[in-house]
Amino acid sequence: MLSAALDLFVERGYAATKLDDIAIKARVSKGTLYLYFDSKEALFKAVIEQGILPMLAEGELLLQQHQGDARSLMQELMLRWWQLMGETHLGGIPKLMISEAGNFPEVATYYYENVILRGRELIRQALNRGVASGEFRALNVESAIDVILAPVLMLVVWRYSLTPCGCGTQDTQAYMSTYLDILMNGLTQKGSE
Amino acid sequence: MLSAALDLFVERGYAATKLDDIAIKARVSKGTLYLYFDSKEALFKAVIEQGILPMLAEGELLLQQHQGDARSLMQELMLRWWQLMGETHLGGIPKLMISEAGNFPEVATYYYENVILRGRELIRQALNRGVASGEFRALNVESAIDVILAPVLMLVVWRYSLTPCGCGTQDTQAYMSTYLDILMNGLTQKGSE
Amino acid sequence: MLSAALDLFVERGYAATKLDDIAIKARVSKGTLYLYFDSKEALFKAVIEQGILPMLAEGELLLQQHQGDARSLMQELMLRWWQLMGETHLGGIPKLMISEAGNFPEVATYYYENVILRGRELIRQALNRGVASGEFRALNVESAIDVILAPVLMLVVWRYSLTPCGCGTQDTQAYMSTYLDILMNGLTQKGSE
Amino acid sequence: MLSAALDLFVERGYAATKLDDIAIKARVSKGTLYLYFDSKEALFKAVIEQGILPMLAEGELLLQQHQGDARSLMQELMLRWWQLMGETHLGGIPKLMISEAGNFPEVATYYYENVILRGRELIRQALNRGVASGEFRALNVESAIDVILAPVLMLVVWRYSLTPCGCGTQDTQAYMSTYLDILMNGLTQKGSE
DNA sequence: AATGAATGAGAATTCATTCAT
DNA sequence: CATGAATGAATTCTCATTCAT
Repeated sequence: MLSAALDLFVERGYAATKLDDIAIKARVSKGTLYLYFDSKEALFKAVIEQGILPMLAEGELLLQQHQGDARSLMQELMLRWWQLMGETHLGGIPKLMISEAGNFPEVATYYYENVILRGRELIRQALNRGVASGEFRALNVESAIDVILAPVLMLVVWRYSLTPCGCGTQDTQAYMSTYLDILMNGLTQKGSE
Repeated sequence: MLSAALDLFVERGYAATKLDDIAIKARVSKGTLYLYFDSKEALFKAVIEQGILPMLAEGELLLQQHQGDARSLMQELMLRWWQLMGETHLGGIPKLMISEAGNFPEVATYYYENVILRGRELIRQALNRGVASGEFRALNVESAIDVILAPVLMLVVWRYSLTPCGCGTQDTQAYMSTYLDILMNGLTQKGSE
Repeated sequence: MLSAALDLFVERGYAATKLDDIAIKARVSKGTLYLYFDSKEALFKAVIEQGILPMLAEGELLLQQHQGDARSLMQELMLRWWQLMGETHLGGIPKLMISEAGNFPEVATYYYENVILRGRELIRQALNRGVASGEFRALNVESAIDVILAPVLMLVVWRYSLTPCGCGTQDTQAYMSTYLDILMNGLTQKGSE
Repeated sequence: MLSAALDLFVERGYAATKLDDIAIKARVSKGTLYLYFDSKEALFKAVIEQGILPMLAEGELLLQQHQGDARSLMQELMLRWWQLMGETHLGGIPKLMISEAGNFPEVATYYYENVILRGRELIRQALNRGVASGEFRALNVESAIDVILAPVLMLVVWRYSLTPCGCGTQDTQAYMSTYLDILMNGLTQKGSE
């Protein structure tokens, strides 16, 4: 039910998704939806809130894993996140959030505080550790966090927007590999290795 | 009229934007909209098509400017694009396209072929030139193009989605600066300078 | 169950009363209602039919009590009826009948024949006896019946409609007293006493 | 439109009246209703508020007409009101108000303050004048007002509830005549004429 | 007997579109 | 050219009714 709603919301956007279609996709009646959710808006919020739980859990988990150097930690974070997004349909949530933030500011704030800020914290720690250990160059950490996150975010956003239209087949393996290559090289001290 | 429509489509999405509101914002009557556009969908397409004309023009222009080395060309491209997006409301188009691609595949395709592929071509040329001249390391060019474009795309997408909700104040100057720093460092040969 | 239904039907009207609410008020499940009543309409009919039984019984009883003169009989009738209505929630039935007669003509007819006509018969007998004995003036008996019944009917109707909204606090004691005063004076021969 | 709505609301009650039916009866489309009224509830309020304007106007007019003695003033008031109610469909409003007061307390309050209190004021003045002139007996004026109003109210309520079901054909001429007869006799001093 | 989850027909409301002026 | 009143199909939401447990 939440899963059917997520898929359709991601695919078509909130307003363009009819409750009929969600009901059909979830194999229940329209009335049943209202048994569990007060309104379409409540369903939307539930989709987002339920959807980010795995991300939160994963974030907490990764936050504990401080073993290894900064380089490998950073790579680990990116790859984990990519796996999580790639394996489930939760990857659509960032795209959905981007599309509907204007119509649901409270949900956007909730998402920002519970997902984005946490995600940024992970990157911040990895960056700070790398800078402290000399692995990474000194740089504007706060800006760097956003710059670093952008390509992985874009990857999932793309996947749920233009890619399904046949626009740009994504070789995500190559994309991630190239991304990490450029990123690691970009963060590292010149001649440090 | 197109401008009013663009603003509202970007802010609320296609389906959630009422023709009434566009008419009011454009200071015309609802009937007048139908004098110039056959339907809401036609208006949407016109918004996109008119909106990308400046990008196309700019693209053509930049494509001519081959002077300078690859490093400066790449930086030039990024900054120009950022300026173009930053100064007008056209920056909302990528966000709009991401949101509505699923509902308007033909428009998405049109956008892809006329904007994205051209943009990619610019980056491709800069990359190839840099690799040829030895300024840049050898890398998977096709993947690199997407990786390189992602942070600047994300910048404008963010600006029209979560930022208006008070989520994440963007210091775009610092962002671009850090981005170019990491990128240039990441593309460059180790110890090459 | 019938009592809960009566209260809600009187308070909100038939259509605005949800079976859910009746079920909650009656402390049973919605399904249980269907165990005892075939449909909402059947429940409504049962409410009316059960509700008027006491009135019918009371009517029968009063019909036997011919002792005393016409004046006291008339007063007795009015006060009895007022007590019956005042002490239970059955007073809401006239208001309910007035509201829903248009939607349930058969029930209205049933009510008319079994309650109203009987009630009129009581008044008719009292009037006729009074006229015969010279206590009351000669008058159009059939019209007088309705005129006489109106104030007591209005009293209960008011009590279940506008009074609960804080409109018009009813001093029913004074009302009945004044009513009987005017009525008795009005029916009586001038200078007969 | 308001007239069609009034008729149907009176006939079926608020909840049982479908906007479709109002639209059909008013010979407009459902959408047109929403062009003039925000919601079904707003339409209901408009029906009541527009409906009582004539009553208010008539009330104001009558309030000026102090010529004649109390007896004739009282009779005049009753007959006028009866004419007003009888000639238009506005007579349904009291029945409607009684039925829906519980669901629209604000409207009920509005009605009470603007119609009922004014109507009571008219009767009060007539009563007081009659008592002062010795035409009427001394009595509890406030209660008497309600007692006096009840039969004429009941007359219109009846007309829009049970009468349409074939329950009790009303000879309103005789009813009013008998009512005024009993009332005048009841109010008058014994042996005063 | 009793429950309450599930249903779907039906009602209120919205909004793109039309057209007479 | 421009308008805005009118439309009705489409959509959200409600609630009487059913039925497996």
